[in-house]
Formats: sequence, structure tokens, C-alpha cells
Amino acid sequence: MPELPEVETVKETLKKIVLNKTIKEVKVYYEPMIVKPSPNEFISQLENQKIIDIKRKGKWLIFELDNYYLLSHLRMEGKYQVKDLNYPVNKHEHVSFVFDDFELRYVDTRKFGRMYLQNKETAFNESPLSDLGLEPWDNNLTKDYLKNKYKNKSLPIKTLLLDQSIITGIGNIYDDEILFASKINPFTKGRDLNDKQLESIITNTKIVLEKAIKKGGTTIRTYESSEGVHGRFQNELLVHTKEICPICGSKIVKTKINGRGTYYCEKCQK
DNA sequence: CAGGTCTCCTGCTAGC
DNA sequence: TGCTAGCAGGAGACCT
Repeated sequence: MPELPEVETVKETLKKIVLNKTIKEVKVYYEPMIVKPSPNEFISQLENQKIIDIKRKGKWLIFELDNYYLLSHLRMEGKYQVKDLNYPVNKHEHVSFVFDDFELRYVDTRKFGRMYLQNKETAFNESPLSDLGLEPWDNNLTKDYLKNKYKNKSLPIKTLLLDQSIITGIGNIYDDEILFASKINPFTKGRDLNDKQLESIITNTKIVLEKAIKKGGTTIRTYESSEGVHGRFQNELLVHTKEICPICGSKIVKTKINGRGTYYCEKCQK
């Protein structure tokens, strides 16, 4: 599932393909994907808009257009693929952005992805972007910031790292990796974390995500590929989906925390 | 307010 | 072999 590093990779790849191109037409095949405005307005307002830039905040892709910001969240399986004009649409393609000489199709098997078309002036001050917390590299992400956010929390840190309103960009996979690198048990309640542990979480969040971005950046597949655009981080995982701890050799525990599959080493993560 | 539960959706897998 | 029930999961809605 695309988390911050994958979205970053997709963003950079898309820039090479659609920057400074003008959207001629938009086709929506699955309307619930368009949260705002109505699908009809979405289509008409995007017509003849040029893509000036592509940004990212958390897991949101942000296409900067002449008059709007187009927000796209890939959720579990969303991806973008380039297709020839009028190439037959398959059942998992839900939105198509038509350019002069190709179409950029949004593909999403589980249909969980969502798009918003926002006014440029207010986009960052309204939901969903305004609901997001700090990027991992934001200087305001400090031990004291986390201490304040976690002080009344009885929820496990595993769950809290997924809260996009505190730190944005972490998904279920990197969550496990960050806690493994920090040697913290995922069940630890937010309010019980000490200063050293909070510092460790901040440091390792940056390290893990930076490493993943570098990896994703080196393995972008060609856009024409049916694989779509994504990086390859699986080879780098130390604990998520693993069976043996690479540090101590113990059996990795696989459990569920608030409904999320969780992997950790009982011996290394206290 | 904090936290729990349900929902969306489809491909895959375990089990019979 | 073929079928189905159950599961996975990000984030918002809704309930307690």
C-alpha cells in the first residue's frame, strides 16, 4: 500500500510525464471516487487546466493546476498508468485524464482511492489537507510536540503512529519498521513513552522513510508497464512480514493491534 | 474529547 | 476441483 515514500516516488515520476501539460478532457467511470465537487463539476472544471506542479503532503498527491489543486489519495492500491488515447478501459480504471497524445488513467482495484478538486486559495486550510499533522522532516516535530500529543493517550504507539493528524505519511508497514528500529514494543501506550523513546521514534521515522524513498526512487518501473508506478521497498523490510528477527534470531510475533496486522520482536522491542 | 466499531471494495486464501 | 466465507487495510462516519 502506498505510504509516504511510495507517494513521493509516484509524484516524481508523474512530474516527468505530465508537468506543463494541459488536461483536454476528464472521464469518470466510478463516481464515488470523486468526493468534491460533484463529478460533473469535477469534469468541467478540470477541462483546459494546465498542470503547473505536483506536490505531496503526507500520503496525498497534490496536482497544482492553473485555478485549482487536484488532491489524489491512493489509499490501498491506487496507481496511475499511461495509456494510448482511447485504449480500451478496463474495469479497474476509474478516472482518465486525457492529454493531447495520451491518457493518464487512475487505476484502483479496491476503489478505496479518493479525489478532491479544491480552490487554490483555501485548499491547505480545509479538510482533508488541514487535518494533517507534521511531515517527518518538519522542524516542529520534536520530543515535546509528541509528548504533548501523546500525554493523554492510552492507545498503543502502533495505533498512534497511524494517526495522520499527528505525524503524516506513516502507514501500517513503516509503522512496524519504525518501532522495530526504535526498539519499542508496539503495545506501549502513548502516555507511557519516555523522552528517549520519543526521540528514537522521531529519528527512526526519518531514517526509515528516507531509506524507502531512496529505494523507491531507484526502482521506478517504466510508466507504460502494466505494473504502474511504484517503488520496491519489500526487500528492505526488517520486521514486517518477517518470521525471524534479523537482530536476535527470535521468532517474530505476528498479532493484531486495533485491527491492524502487526509484526514485532518480543526480545528486541521492550 | 477519547476511543471503539463499522463501512467501503475486491482479490486472495483457507477450508471443506 | 470448485465453491464460499473470511480476511486485509486507510480513513471517515457514527456510536458510546
